[in-house]
Amino acid sequence: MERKEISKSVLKRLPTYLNYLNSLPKDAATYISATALANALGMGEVQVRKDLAQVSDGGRPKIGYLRERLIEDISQFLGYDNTTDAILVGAGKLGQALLGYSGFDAYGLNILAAFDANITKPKEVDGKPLLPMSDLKDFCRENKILMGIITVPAASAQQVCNKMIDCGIKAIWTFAPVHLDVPENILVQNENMATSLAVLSMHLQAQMKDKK
Amino acid sequence: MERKEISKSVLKRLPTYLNYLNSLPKDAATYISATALANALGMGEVQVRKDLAQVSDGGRPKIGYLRERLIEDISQFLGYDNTTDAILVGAGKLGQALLGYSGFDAYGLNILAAFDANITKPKEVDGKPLLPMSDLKDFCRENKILMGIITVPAASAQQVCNKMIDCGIKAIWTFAPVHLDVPENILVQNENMATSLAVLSMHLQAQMKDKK
DNA sequence: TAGATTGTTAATCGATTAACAATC
DNA sequence: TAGATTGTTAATCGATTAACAATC
Repeated sequence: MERKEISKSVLKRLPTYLNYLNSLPKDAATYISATALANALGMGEVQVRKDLAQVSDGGRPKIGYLRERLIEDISQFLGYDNTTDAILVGAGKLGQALLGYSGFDAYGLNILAAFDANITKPKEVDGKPLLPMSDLKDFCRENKILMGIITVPAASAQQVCNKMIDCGIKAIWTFAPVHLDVPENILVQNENMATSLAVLSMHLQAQMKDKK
Repeated sequence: MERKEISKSVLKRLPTYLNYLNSLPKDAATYISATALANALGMGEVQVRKDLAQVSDGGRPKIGYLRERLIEDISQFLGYDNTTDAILVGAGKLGQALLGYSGFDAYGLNILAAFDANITKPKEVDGKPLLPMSDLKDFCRENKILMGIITVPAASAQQVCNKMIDCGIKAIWTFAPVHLDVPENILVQNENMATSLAVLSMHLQAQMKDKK
């Protein structure tokens, strides 16, 4: 499959497909059609077909896609086949939850270590090192870390972000609900719980109104 | 301000504005313009202006918006002024992290209790009750719970979801990476970490390619 | 062959951006 | 008055959906 430019909206749907495909039992049908996928996920079948066409050319009329081949194609497209090493800063509850979560392997993400401003002596959490901030730079250099995860309070997020960039990090996944200023070549992905809550809140408001 | 229909994309940006406004010090300028907001958040100024126009009519040419009034208007629009009580199912690490997070008040969300299949005797975590699943229905009825948070493994998410709906819950916030089948009047908001990872992964792949 | 499914090309829809008049 | 900012109306852009030809 030749690599094309892909829009962000398509990109965001790909993990959903992949996830569903991976959840199917080993002895499920060998082939799966875009239509079947669409129905299972409650999406438009044309949309799914078009999305799949962008990452795989294994689709055969009347038959569909070879299931395992499709999983492979999407995984490869998303870069899940070669793991990315990451570090995490902020070992509070959320940070530790992420650190201990084993499901990231499936996405090619491997959190090597956590750092925290309140740590002075190296520790271990869930078998992973928890180190003082002063070790950050050396660690990143030595392990050629490109991805950083921020789970510190909003007030210190920008400062941590700057440090990460200084350590050579190129992609930042942040859970702090603030806008981070970064140079152009750095990507910040904000895991914004607030937007989800807004959508939920609006739905409940609308429901209440209907009841009246 | 009269309530208009609002698009989902605008809705999702509102919390960002609100968050920034709230982060300003008490003694900041009394007025703030859409332009200033846009610059601070790295967004288009026309977009911000149009968004604000939909939730507030306090904008004055040459001057901008009264900061406190704008905070009030957005908060009210998003329904953050009257709190929503919620329950959480799945008291693993993530579940406990959410349960103990105090920042949800600002979004009008109050997690009253957590439930878990592995609990037989009532406990307490961070001062909040952790109860067996068998208590779920009564608890929801008694407290008129409309929102549920799912932090169980993917395999049991649909089952938990069904139970929630059975308990009268109308809005579900789920962290399990699976598609949930629900009736039309129920809203499911999937906090999809996988999509964020996909975006990050693509960025790193593109960076690697550029380097070659 | 007939029918289901793919991939492509065109039409629609919605959201963003640009241009401009109104106003303090 | 002059200039900055608002809100609105029109133009552009991108993404989704619909229609259809190709194919196994």
